[in-house]
Amino acid sequence: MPDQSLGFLLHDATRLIRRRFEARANEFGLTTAQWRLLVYLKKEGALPQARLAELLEIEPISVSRLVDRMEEADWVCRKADPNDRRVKLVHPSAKARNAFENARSIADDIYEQALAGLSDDEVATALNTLRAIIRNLSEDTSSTSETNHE
Amino acid sequence: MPDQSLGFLLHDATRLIRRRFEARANEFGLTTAQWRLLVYLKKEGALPQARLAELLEIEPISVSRLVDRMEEADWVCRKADPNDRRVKLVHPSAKARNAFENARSIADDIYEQALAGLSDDEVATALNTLRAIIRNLSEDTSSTSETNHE
DNA sequence: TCTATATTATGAGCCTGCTTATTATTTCAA
DNA sequence: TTGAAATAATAAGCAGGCTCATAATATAGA
Repeated sequence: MPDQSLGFLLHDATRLIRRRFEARANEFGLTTAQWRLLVYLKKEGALPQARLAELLEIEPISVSRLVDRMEEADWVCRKADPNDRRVKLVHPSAKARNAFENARSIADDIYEQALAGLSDDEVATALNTLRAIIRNLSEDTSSTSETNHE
Repeated sequence: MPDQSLGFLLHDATRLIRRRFEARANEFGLTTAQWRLLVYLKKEGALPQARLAELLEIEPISVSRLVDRMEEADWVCRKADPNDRRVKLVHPSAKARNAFENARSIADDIYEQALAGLSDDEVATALNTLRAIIRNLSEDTSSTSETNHE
């Protein structure tokens, strides 16, 4: 019997979903991290890397190398921002736009599998709880003091 | 507003918990993956790497390199199994046994923070849902209801 | 017995996160 | 105007997942 604590359960569920997605998305070579990034580009159009880091809640350096690989695989391209020469705007490629519906439907399939046998109420409660956890932990890390606000 | 799908929410919650744990456990140098492994050794004593891979639900090669680093940091040591020369038994060190209570209480703190403001019912439902997701996705990838028969 | 197969651990090499540090640019204040 | 601080991207290097491949050992079958 594995440890049943919150952290273990979250970790396991996340890893299993990632595995499934990558097994299926393998056919057109998209990883979950790349898929996550494309979701934002789809929604918002071209974005600076720093903005992607905020949205994905990962560090800018992680975005940098993610975009390196995605550019190499022709999912995106970087273009200079004419208004601020520090900025590189990340644009989705035609290939990315084409793959989008495909990946969306794979993700939906997996969520359906994952949630098989659960009631709408149970699912809604679980999603709300996840949102609450994310809110709780997105706050300032040092609960006792310190300078972390947005 | 970020994507609110199951996969994104699980991913984010998991990453935030890992971040917290690692920030706190930094004082004595334990990562979440290492902590997970120690939990099983605490519960079951010395274990073969293949058994750890099963319990942690990761690949044997991942265990191999996790144990490399943990052995180097004196959390565990490998000992040959006299009954099967292929097997290396992983034993917890005295250092690991000492750190255990400490790490346990850090983990408990973080779970409490994560679940702040949620009712016992909500938490129970969410944990059950996570267990169901893990059950659903732990099944054999092929041979379910799909067109997946080579 | 002897050979084929399965199991245990690991090497090489990839992706995605992280921290810390560096470079280029912009912004702001003196 | 100049110089300091903030911001955008990246480099280096580590941890922890993965796949694919391989060596050593056990086990089962002919």
